[in-house]
Amino acid sequence: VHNYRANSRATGLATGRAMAIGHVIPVLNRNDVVNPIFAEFVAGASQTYSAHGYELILTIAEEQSEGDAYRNLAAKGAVDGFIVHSPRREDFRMDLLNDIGLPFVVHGRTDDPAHPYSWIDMNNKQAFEQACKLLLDLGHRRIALINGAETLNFAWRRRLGYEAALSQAKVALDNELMFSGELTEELGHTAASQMLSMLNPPTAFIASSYIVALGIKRAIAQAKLEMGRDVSVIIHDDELSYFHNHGEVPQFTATRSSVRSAGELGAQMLIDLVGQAVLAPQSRLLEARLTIGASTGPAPDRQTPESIPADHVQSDKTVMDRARP
Amino acid sequence: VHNYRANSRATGLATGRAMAIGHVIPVLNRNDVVNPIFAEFVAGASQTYSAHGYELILTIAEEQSEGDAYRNLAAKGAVDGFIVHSPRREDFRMDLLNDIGLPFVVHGRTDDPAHPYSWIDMNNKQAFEQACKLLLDLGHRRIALINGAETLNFAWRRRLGYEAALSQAKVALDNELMFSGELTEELGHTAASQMLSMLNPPTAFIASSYIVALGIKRAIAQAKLEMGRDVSVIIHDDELSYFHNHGEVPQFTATRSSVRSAGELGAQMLIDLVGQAVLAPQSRLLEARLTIGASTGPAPDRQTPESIPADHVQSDKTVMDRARP
DNA sequence: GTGAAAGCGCTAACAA
DNA sequence: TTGTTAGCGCTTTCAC
Repeated sequence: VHNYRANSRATGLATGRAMAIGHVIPVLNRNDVVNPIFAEFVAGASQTYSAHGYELILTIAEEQSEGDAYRNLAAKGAVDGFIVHSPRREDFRMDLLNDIGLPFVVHGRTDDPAHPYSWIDMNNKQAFEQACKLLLDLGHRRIALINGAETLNFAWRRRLGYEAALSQAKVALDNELMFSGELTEELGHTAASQMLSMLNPPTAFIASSYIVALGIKRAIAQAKLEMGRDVSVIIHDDELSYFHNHGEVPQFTATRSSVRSAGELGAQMLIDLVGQAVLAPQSRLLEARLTIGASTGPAPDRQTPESIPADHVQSDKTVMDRARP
Repeated sequence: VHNYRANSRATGLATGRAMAIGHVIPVLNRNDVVNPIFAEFVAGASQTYSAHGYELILTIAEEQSEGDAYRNLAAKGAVDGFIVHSPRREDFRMDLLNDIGLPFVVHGRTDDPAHPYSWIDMNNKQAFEQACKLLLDLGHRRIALINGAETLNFAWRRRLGYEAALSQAKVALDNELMFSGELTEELGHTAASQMLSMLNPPTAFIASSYIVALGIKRAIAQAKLEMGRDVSVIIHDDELSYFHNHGEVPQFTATRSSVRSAGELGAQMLIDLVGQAVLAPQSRLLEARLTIGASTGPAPDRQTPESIPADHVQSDKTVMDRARP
């Protein structure tokens, strides 16, 4: 028979290796869809696992049972390691997993881990600093931030980048221009509607996800403003784009593919860790590769702001760069 | 020790049960995010599995390796059964899985299976027929359909419902009012923009997903039309809503929670099948429960259309039902 | 090299 | 009921 595969339970018993990796995805809000970023990351990881004979064991856990999910999988010997999703700024799972003793890789980071650990992340702070700086260079002074829940490290770091750029430009922070919450279209719409009706409304938005940006766009349209002439938007995540003078110009390119890459690479990191009997000193990888770039593309009457690395230029539309607040 | 769990590999070897279910999710388009419906279904299934001591093994497979994914998992004895996602109208996996011999449950249906099989589905045809009929009752005659890829059974059935309603109302089909493709915001935006610039544009849209509806809304705003006054939209899937006279009135309620329920129930069906040594005659369940309902809610000057079952009424906003084309 | 045997941690069948 | 034992299908070791 040529379609024979060794029985995975027997192999597992004999070798002590489960040949499986656990992904425990927290569902923070019962009404919320599972974050599409997870799906993309998991898709990348799945590909790597397949190539190495590993399985991906997925558990969707509600907050109160999250710890149990890790403990069960480990105690049953069902997995050889874990990918940790959606790290909070301070995350109980760091201690838990050190306790459990299986190797793990974090997709993202925590603020201040007691012990070193492996992670893969994008440079959220730098990306938002660049995004904000770009808008500042274009003359914007009222720049709104619509961010994810800032108990999560990624959102917190994004805010740090936003604040850093404003502070460098000596623009004061305005609490009324900063929203955070569940990354939904509704958040974008509600927050933007509210801000646009202010006496001194923002002239630009930075959104922490694609879907939030859609909400912002809807609010702008409903406020009978025009994208590009009256308001600029930079969105982040799925489709980093910069809206400009009646045109939409892709500005930041990230994530569909880079999140998938992160999944592939995170899985590879973990497989390497599992391979070493000794749990090696933890590694940190690929920040550079996943950093988000920005550009204005080929501009007829204006140069690409110097703050933006040239090698990140990825614009396929012409910029009409008369968009000023 | 009270935190003891029997080793799953040993148990599996001894019992011949893997205590795991395989979910193979096809990634049809490399650029596409994994369908959020999958995530919701999987979340529901995961919950059921946890309650019964099963694991969920997830594989994201590209088209050419999809068959291998099933075969591998089965040959390795890694799973006791499968959930089949995203069935096409004619789907090679039906034969494949009959061949493999493990029980499976399909989330959705195929057109014409050679053998009976277990599935769980919503009533796509009826839902779209009702949606379309509602618009017809309101006086619309130019009703556009923006649908998923019609090689997939769910999209095909939705189209059948749409066509049935039009045909019943003796409204001729117009090919220029029917689009289908990947369910993205861009599809909604492109298709709607194009249709709204027709000489005889549609006065209402039916969209096959939440994200598509967002694209339609953006196109409408950009065309300087007003939702409810100039154009009506019914969207389907994540957040079935009906847009009306300057207000947004939830009309169809479905899916966030019902897709999750479908996941729970589908998993339960499969666990039951696995439990029976004899592969029982396949069952079909819960069409009714997952059927999408529609209503106009409490209307000040108009009754709920009779075509809409009263027990599906789920409106939490007041309808101002003067919206006519 | 090639082949036989022990054992991984359980379950199930059997004996007492 | 409770205790003992023979496998489940592999890998690994050890003897040849």
